[in-house]
Amino acid sequence: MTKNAEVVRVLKEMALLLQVQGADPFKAQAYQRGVRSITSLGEDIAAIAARDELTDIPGIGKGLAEVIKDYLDDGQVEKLNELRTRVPIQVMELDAIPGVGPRTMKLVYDKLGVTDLESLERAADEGLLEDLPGLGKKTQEQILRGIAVAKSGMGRTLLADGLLDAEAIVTKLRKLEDVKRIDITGSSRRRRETIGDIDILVDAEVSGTIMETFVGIEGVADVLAHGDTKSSIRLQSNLQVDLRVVTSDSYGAGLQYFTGSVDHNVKLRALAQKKNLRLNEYGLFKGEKKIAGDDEEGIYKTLGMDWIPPELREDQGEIEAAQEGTLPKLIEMKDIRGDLHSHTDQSDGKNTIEEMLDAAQKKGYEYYCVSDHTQSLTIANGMDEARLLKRIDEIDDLNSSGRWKMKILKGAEVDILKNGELDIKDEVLAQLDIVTVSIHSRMKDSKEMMTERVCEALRNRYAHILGHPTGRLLLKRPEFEIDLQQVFEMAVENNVIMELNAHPQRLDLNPGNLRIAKRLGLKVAINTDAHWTDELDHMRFGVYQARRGWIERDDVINTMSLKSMLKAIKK
DNA sequence: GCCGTTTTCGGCCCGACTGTTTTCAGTCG
Repeated sequence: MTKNAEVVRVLKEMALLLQVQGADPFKAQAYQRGVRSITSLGEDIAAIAARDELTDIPGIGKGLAEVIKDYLDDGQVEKLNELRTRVPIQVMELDAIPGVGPRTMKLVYDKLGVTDLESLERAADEGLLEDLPGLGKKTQEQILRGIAVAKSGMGRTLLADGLLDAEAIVTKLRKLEDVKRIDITGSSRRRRETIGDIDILVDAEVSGTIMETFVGIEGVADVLAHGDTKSSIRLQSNLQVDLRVVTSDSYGAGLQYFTGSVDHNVKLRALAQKKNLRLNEYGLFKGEKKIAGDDEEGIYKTLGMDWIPPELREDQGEIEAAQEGTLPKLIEMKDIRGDLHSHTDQSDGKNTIEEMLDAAQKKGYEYYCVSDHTQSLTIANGMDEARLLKRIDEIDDLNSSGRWKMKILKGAEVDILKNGELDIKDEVLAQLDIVTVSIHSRMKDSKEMMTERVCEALRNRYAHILGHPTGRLLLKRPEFEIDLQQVFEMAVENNVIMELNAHPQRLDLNPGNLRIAKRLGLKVAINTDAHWTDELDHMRFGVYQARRGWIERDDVINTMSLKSMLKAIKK
């Protein structure tokens, strides 16, 4: 596991404590900027610190680098301890309560001695908040509801789950007469792996009916705001959904603005200012005159750059690239010609091989690889050599049956053992078209052991693809400790392809690592790892993630023709 | 605290909604 999450926590707490103490708001903002920057880093911050390159990270200067180094040294940050001593408030705990910010924290601390969620709840229950200056009965109720939300521990949602809700709401609203255009914006449009809320933008002249429909939609637990241009609801799943309405001539500006990211927008605004322009959600203005805003392209063009795909809008160099005209031509769904990692009921999949092939054929694929687990993964009924040889014969028969137009490839997801050996003999591996090697055990091995284990596996002359390279499960299990830089270099040496596992809970590799892999010249395979037919649909999440990693068609082997692809994986 | 095609000092995105307010503060994105 990287230290990133811990460092983020430290900086976030410092930002909050600074705000509570009424420090220079721009100073607190700088800490928050650092938080966002490290959140979207993708590389282990400890590795960057070891190279002494912390200040190369956007938003990290001398001061924040010191804090990060202090923390990495011994887990202690002198500055943080001082801040905590000055105001002993559990700011992280209170910050999880929607509607409670630094000013409120300070107020209830000064007046009531409230320091944490529990004492705040007690004070609210006793009705002590409504008499405080600036608060009232409604705010007290709102805080109590917020406490309930914080207690339920609802943080972020997988993109795939959030999109399901978002697309359902969009479908419903689209039917309304007043709705001219409607789009999902925010982090969902940028295809972040996980999302904190859903943002939807509507093009309409009048908003009354739209807002009424929205706040009354099925599954609403709470209406947080209900205005003319903005409404906010919380679904029973605890996911918050924001709806904004703008008119046609501002729709592009709204799309741009609400898609974010914050850092991307801040930089665009600064650029606009330098050109004596003003950018907001209604348009790009020169004085009072709107000079762009009905579409996104016009805004970027007027600011002197190419249109930037939403997946890149993280202030990670995309604005500079757009100015120079050097943005990558990102991979698209239509470029995908096959899926190289899938399971059947022979191991832990739910469908038969025929059912999987039928479903894959419907995707229009030119080739499809069946790659069940191998013997040491007993819990998944992994195959031994004998079963694998039988499977090889079976696929030969299926290929010659003529029932499927696509080429069925013989594969396996072979387990990497403790010592880095594979759990299937070379003589059998030699008969497979594609061998994916994966870690499924001993995920708590030390970084050194894990790195050597994987590197050893990559040295095997039959290892073609490294499956889900970090083993993470989003919102559930952190990546295991591994020196990916070393692994990547070993992969280059041995011509091993890196998998981008498209499962919404894996999306492994992450964008930062994809960019590093690309820089080293590694190729990527975007695979669904489907365990039943529906999961073949996950390919789109893999493509989204690839785009976030600046990946182009030619970086991906399963965009190639069968012949080129097989040639590309050859060792 | 960060940052630089007006810069190493002096700026730092800005608008919507709510609630508690008689004109605005706090929160949010």
